[in-house]
Amino acid sequence: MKQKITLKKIAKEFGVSISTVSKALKDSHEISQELKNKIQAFATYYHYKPNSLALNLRNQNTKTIGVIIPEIVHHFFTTVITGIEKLANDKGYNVMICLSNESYKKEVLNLQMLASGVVDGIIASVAKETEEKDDYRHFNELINNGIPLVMFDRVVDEINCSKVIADDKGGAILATQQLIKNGCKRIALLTTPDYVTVGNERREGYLMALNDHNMAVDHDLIIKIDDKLTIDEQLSVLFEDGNYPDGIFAVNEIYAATVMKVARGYGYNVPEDIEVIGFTDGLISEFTTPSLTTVAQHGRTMGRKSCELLLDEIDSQDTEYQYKTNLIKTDLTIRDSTKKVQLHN
Amino acid sequence: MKQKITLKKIAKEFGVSISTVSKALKDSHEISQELKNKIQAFATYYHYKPNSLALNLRNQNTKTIGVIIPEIVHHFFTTVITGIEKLANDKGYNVMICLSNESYKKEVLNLQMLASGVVDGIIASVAKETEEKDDYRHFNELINNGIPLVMFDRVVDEINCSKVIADDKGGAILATQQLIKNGCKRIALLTTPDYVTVGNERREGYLMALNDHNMAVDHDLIIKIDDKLTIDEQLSVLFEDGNYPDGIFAVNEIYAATVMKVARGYGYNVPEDIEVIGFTDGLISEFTTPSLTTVAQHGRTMGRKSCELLLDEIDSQDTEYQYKTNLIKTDLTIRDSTKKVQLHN
DNA sequence: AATTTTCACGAAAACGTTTTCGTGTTGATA
DNA sequence: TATCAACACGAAAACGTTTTCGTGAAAATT
Repeated sequence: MKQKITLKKIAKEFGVSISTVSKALKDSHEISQELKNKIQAFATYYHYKPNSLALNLRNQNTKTIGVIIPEIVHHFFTTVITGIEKLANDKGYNVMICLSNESYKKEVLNLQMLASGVVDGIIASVAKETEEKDDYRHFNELINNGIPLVMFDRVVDEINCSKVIADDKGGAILATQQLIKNGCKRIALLTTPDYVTVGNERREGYLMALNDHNMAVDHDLIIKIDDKLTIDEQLSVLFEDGNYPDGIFAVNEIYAATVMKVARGYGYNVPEDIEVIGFTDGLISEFTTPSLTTVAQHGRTMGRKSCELLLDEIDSQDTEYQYKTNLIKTDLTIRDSTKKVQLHN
Repeated sequence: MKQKITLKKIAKEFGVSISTVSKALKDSHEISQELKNKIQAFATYYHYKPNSLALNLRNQNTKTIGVIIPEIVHHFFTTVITGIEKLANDKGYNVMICLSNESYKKEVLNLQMLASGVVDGIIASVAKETEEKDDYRHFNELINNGIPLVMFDRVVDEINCSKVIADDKGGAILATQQLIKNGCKRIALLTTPDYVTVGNERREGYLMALNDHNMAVDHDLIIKIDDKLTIDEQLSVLFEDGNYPDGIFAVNEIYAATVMKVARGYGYNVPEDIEVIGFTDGLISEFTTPSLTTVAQHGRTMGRKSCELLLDEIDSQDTEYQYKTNLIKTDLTIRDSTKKVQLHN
């Protein structure tokens, strides 16, 4: 294959030293105009590009930030990435995206790989398996090595770093309140297993909203979905005995869309018989029938903010950096799976 | 901030040379067991990790492949990435993902950045704007610089490199045939502007299938959607005069899902009055009502194959490499937006 | 006692770059 | 004519590794 063109090769070509070539390409005044012209022309012709590795090694920075996400086929994460990418590029940084695939082991590997000098800082959302194991030493090690870290969405309280989280609890309260306001009496919650932190936050919001309105909690109406089993079957229990819920709050889009299908299978109509609200991390909501009312998470904003905090920390090296936690507000996008409220005035 | 630990620092700590430390950490027989033990313990304690930049510079490879995609919020691209990632990781490579955001300029920038030594090879799908400009010099420059390149999905014929494409034409033929088989007489095509190559392939398949069955082409039934305008309005023309199509083939999922909504707005039922087939690049299809029959693209397979070809080329440096083009077959996923065919036997 | 091996380590080059600090040759100045 | 500045370039260090090739001392062999 063609060998890459380097300063050394150009130097040999012109019988001058490497330093001279380097200076000539930077249009240094130390080099005669004549020689500069020749060298520059030559370099342009052969598409000379300084080797990034060498530059990074010398400058001790890579102008690259690493992002670790659990799953890339989740729309929510891709919107976050979009937000990160935009700001990073504007600031002259590149983005390296790694997937943990919800695996603890891959997360550790990715972290080690990124920590070995290839990035100036890392933005991460922790894998489910890691949450389950409750082992975060690899993150602490990162911080001990002086590599700036920002966690987003699925964050870990014990870790001392900047964080960006969606207002999950607030969103859940909004959603539940909306259902209550619309007259729902039996409100179900479709959530994740306990170890998923964001699921917990949302459940708490749900409970708080019920409590605020003096509504009793019916534990039969709280379904913790196990992703390893089929979702449909786990949802069926809600409708089997006829004592069905009249409102459903699902902690994500898939659960919400699925429960609508299941409910329809049992002969119930949305929103007439049952109102449904989901938590957005995708674009399914718009295309279901009826379209889904959801809590919007603003992934792009989260990404932008995460990147902002990270670059802040990178820029403020040597000084002791004060970690920040940022709460991104959530709000309700009303569509057709909830009843329109009557306006009183 | 804490300084990173290096061979030099360890060497100073023990009053030995850098080479000794390097060898000790590699458990070389040249170093006494006693010294090795001490150095290794020290290194482990301080989480020593060899600096990747230095290693890459020395080894003249980075064990990283770059991927350039136009948009990350497209489910199709994320499935491709998943496929690439999987194989790459299995082979000990990391993946660096860059977004062109469909912009020519960003594509050029990304390419230059990746070409400057940070990756061993590149997998790319070209941006729409690039297709529109029809300017591919940046890709050729890459190849001239000896950097292995594989293009997937949106490929460029003129460029001399390995390619992986979905059998777009075949998929379109399958879909159109299915509609014909189900008895549709007026089959509409929802497609993209002409400069989108995959759209062209699919249109050709549509035309071929019609032709094979001696059906005339009605150009009023071919709608080229302009993404800058609202999709709904552009689709309405199909239904306004009452002479509506009884079959619709859409080149992507969004168009298909949207046209079902619009048709329903005009009082038509799917699949009774109108049958619809889309081209998959997402997970919307499962959740629409009715669920969408689609042509499956097998993004993961495309990703895996792209990666395979790239690694092949990387491994076969110096020898003259024979570029390959790989066609990934597409097939029909039957759901509820098409009628069930009667089985004769 | 003289020679050869083994042992345990160091020096230096190489990867590609930038930058500081020489240094030899001009031409101008005192 | 001696001194000095300007000019145009080179040498070398530095970033952090790995690896080849020495090399001095101790141990083993004749």
